[in-house]
Amino acid sequence: MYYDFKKIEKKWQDYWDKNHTFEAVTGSSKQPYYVLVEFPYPSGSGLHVGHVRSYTAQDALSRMKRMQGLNVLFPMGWDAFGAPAEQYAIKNHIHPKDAVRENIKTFKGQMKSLGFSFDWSREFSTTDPEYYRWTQWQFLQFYKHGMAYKDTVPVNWCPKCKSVLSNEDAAGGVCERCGTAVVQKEKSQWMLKMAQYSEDLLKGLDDTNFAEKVKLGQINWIGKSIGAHVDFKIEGHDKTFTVFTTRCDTLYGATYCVFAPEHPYVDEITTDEHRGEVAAYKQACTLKNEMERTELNKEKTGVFTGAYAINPVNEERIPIYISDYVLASYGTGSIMAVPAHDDRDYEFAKKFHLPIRQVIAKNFVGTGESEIRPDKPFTEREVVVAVIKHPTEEKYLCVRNKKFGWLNFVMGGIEDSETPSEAAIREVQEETGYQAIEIDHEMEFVYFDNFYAQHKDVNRHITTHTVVGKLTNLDKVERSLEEQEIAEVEWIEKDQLIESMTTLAHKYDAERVIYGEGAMTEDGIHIHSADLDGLDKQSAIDKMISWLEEHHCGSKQINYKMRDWIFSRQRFWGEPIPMIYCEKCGWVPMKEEDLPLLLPDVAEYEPTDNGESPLAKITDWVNTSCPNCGGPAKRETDTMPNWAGSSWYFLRFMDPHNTDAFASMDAMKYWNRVDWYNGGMEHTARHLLYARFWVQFLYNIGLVPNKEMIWTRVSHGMILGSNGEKMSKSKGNVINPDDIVHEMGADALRTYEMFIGDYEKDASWSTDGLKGCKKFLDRVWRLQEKLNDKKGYTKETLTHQTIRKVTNDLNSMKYNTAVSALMIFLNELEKEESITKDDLRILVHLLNPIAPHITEEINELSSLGDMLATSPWPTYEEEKTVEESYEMVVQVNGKIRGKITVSTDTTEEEMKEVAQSIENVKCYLDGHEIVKTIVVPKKLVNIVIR
RNA sequence: GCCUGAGUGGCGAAAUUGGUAGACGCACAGGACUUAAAAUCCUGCGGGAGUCAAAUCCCGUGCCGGUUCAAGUCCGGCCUUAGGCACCA
Repeated sequence: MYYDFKKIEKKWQDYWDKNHTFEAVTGSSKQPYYVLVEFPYPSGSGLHVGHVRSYTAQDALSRMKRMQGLNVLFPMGWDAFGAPAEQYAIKNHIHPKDAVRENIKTFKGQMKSLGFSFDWSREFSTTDPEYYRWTQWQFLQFYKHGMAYKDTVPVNWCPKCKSVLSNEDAAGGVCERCGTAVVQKEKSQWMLKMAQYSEDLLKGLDDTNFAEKVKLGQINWIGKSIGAHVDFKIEGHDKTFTVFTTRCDTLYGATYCVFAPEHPYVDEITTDEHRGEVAAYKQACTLKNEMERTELNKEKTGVFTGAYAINPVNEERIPIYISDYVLASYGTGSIMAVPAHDDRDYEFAKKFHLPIRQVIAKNFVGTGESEIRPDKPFTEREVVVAVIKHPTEEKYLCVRNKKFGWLNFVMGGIEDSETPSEAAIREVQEETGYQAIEIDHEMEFVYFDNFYAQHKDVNRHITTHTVVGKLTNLDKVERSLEEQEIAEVEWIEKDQLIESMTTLAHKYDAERVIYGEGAMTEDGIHIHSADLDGLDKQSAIDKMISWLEEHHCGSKQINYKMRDWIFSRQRFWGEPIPMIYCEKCGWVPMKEEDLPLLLPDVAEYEPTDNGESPLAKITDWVNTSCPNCGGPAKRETDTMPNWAGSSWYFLRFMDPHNTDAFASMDAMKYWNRVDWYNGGMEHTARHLLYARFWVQFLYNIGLVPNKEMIWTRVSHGMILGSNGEKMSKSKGNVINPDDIVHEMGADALRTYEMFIGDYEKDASWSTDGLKGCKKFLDRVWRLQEKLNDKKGYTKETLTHQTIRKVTNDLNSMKYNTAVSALMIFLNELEKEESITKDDLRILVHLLNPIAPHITEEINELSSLGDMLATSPWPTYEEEKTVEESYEMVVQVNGKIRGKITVSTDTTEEEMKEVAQSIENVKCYLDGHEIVKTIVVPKKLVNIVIR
């Protein structure tokens, strides 16, 4: 039984178009449900199979929700401003407007050929003047509420192309187009005060149902950290400077300060002696771009300014350096350096020979046998641990306590008159008999150990110094009898050292020996910190903040990584920023009634020599009059970033043809918010955050009904080439959806992309897999030959189970198992001699959201019932999903020893009995005592024997 | 370095959240139909032992250990891999 899928698909697509089947009605009494997919950038290469995956998923959801009686808004539009269209225009001398029009036509045609149930009556492009009029209008609201300002910020600049580059275009520190090294250049840019919304954007996440990884992505991007500001006086100046730190408790360990090279005080505080060096260093930094400056594993650089800061807690005089490891844009652009407890400061201090002062010590507490016994006395001791290497091999000298079996490094008390090194030599000689000890160094950081000393029957609180050295030869003298009785000497291989050590403290020493000593960044308790001594991290932080506030030299402070939004682009193909510069009045916003400010038609799209937007060359357009005083004035020639139009498009879909407002409050209140938003993971930080910021601002000035307008956000996995790599022309692994639709049909492609695997994970393309899905649809088609005249369901239980499974799966993005459930259903129906119309009707109905054309055709051709698209979604009855019998599993000691089919209403007692009656099970039970029997109702029996 | 995921047959993947591991599909093999091929249909399909065939048994979800009557699933420690962030004080 042959069918022509091309004809069928075209027929139904035309029908839906002609009858406006999927248009949503604002204000309908049905419950509204807003399904959104990220509107695409209509590129020249057409729709990607990746688009098909997410659109089909959302289309299937929309189609099911409609059938469930909801008023579904499932719109589509175009995010058509941006660099690719501009580049294309420069190369081919076509106006981007024309290129975009062509591309949209292609995209729309492709989407229609795939049968997506978009509401095309709401279509728009961000490049439509009727749309960007409102983008401009909203910018004016930002400006009028003090949320937009001009500032000079460093940008990536390609000296050859004479163009400002985005960070993406300047990846790797070279211009993407010509390969020239990119430099930093200061440029005046429009900014939106997004940083001000950091806390609100963080809190707002609680009012969303975003996937956890999406929330985390946003939380990381916002980058909240709680800490303190500390003010330092500068010796010989009236000025103070402030540092931001999350660890003000380590203030006693601050041994120097560092300013970012761009810090405004640098020139002022630099002494004459150091002026040359400082200037040279600053110059060197401006030549570096962001990539070079933030490159990892780069050696620390910096210079001394000659100036000294005064540490407020101890009046200590500490040098001020400048270094590019301190960022001007984060915190206050200056830090206090605590080299003992920060890796970066440690590295810098080592290089510049600055003092390293320990203010936190690790604090080990005994467990088990060495747990502190409250009834025993406490003794304090200063102790040395000697880490001594073998003269020729990679082994370390250890001693094993004969009585308790402990293995540790040589250790012992430090006498009053001794240094730790002297004590180490003495202890090694006494305990091991080895004489030729050469001390290399004492480790920088001491630690505490608290434990019950079993051999002495006291509690100990010891301060441990670790001494590192080696033997120069293995000559030894006889140890005292007493020492011989207590312990024996063992050499332990370096790679077994950590696991061999008995105590945690000695494991820590072993780690430092093997992995190297660096900053002590772990938690511990404070030392050398006056009143903070003995406190843990959090109490010390709290106490220090109180002290700073009391003495007016600091306060608790919260910092965010997120910065203000640079809103200017020196591009032609973007929304013009509706601002006018007047010599007399300064920056003046355009009058709202004069919007939209149209992009002029020009022939030249190249940027100007000094990196201005090409708009700057159009003097007719640039020169205007001041809206304020009427005098001569010039327009802003920068345009808005791509992110602007996409920050509010989902609001416009609620009321797309409104000419009085970007969308009416009534319409927005009706639709309420986006219920289900799908997009790529790559947009979770940028687009989604910009959109939320934009909405929160509009909410704050009373223009939208909710502070968060997006409820659920999910992201799809990518479709990779059949070789598992990202599809790209250069790799030759691109699959064009048009070809597939042509050869196999839209329904087959849709079904395959839903069946391919977990929706949120990447999946590789497989043409064989696609063929399997096509075969499935063919078999559904052939089922029509089996129809009889009976009524009702041939497989009632399975039918109800399948309705339940498909409904639940479509609601939770488990499209692959929904398809699989339908395949199982088909397999069972195929086994029947004949089936009823009701059987087939249910199958095609459940399959319709995924394969809408063929199912609608089967339904019509075989007169199964009303048109599927407008029929109510099938429902199931829970009690009818229950099987009459099931296969009970019998285990003995957790291993399966038998299976038997029993009726569903078998009681637990009966289950036990049946279990024990199975022949194979009996063999295992024979001669054993049954300890207990575990029954999992309607599943299994596990008999535990001894 | 930090934060997320992920690791299951030849392959894409399932597993109602601790209860029959490998559903469903692909590929492959054998068979039916056909002059033949395609299409279609039937059967088999993790590895091993066992048997004419079975029954049955052992091993098996990245690695090592633990909890439990029972672990792909929970806990501890690793390894590999993908993505995001990255000198954020």
